[in-house]
Amino acid sequence: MSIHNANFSANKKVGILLDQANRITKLAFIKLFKNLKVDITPEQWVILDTLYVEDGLSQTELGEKAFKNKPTISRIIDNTSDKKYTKRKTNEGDRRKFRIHLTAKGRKLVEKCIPEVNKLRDHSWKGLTNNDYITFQRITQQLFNNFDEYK
Amino acid sequence: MSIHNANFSANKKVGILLDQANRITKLAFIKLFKNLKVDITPEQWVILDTLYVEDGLSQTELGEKAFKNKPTISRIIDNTSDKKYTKRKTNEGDRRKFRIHLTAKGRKLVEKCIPEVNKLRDHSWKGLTNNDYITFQRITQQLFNNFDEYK
DNA sequence: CAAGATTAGTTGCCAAAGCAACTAATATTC
DNA sequence: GAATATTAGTTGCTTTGGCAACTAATCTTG
Repeated sequence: MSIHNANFSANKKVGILLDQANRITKLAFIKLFKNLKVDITPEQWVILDTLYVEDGLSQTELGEKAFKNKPTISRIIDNTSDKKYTKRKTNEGDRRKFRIHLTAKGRKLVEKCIPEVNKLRDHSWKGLTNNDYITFQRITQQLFNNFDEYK
Repeated sequence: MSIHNANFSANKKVGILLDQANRITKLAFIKLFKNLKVDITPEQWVILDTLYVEDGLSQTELGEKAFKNKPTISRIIDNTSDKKYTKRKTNEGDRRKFRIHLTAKGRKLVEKCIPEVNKLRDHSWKGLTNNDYITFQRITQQLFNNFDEYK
């Protein structure tokens, strides 16, 4: 097998491609929110959008949906709650848990952002096809499976 | 066009897929270095590997190759230099610049890691094809182009 | 029911990476 | 050649997200 063969492992710098694509994507969202004069980060957006779809989740449930660990969720909820977009409500029955709720202010913010986020998502896929997206989903899912098994 | 059609922008959550795949990939590398008893992060690995291929780059050049901004490079070089894997050498002629060099210790570390990193890269692509990789490269490159134009 | 295990969430410490403001050195330009 | 602009790198402040250690509440089990 030649060094120029695509099977040569050094050619598959998956992590680097992922990291760089992730960073430029995140930058685009940072700029979008800045232009919209909305004081949230892309990570906070994911959480607010998740709550918009399903309100009252616990922090653990939010973490599972967004694939974020407990300390990270805890701090994101701290930040969005400081800004009055979310509110921790004590959970009846199991007092270890909180129910995290979008406030009216938070719901308004999500509704303001959704069309612009969708535009940016459309823009991100320019020059690519629906088939490419299906492949992309399959690849990222397979990476998940491969690395999960590696633990 | 139906809401269930794949053209519907809400279906293309590129950023979320990227972010999650990136995070699990980074975790796998963190664990790899831990198992190898090597005290570096994935980001530090990228820089050390870049220097292994081409030694004596400036911080700005390193930033361009690794798509990292100046403060980030500055701090990564701080950290790898504290650990004696790299060394800043003053540049003749233009005294604003440094030339960043791998030390013997740094070179040894890279050589220890390369085969294991290659194994992990191979593993990451299990269940995927060379063709998938070409598609993956094309998609990440297109995301770069799309977001670059969006600035 | 008491002891021990598990679960939910928090806190501390660290590295990476965003932005902005800064210093010092070098280039440009009038 | 002096004033101005640009370039290389640093520092401060912030958020995210690793890990580990912690509290408090709830479950399990002898």
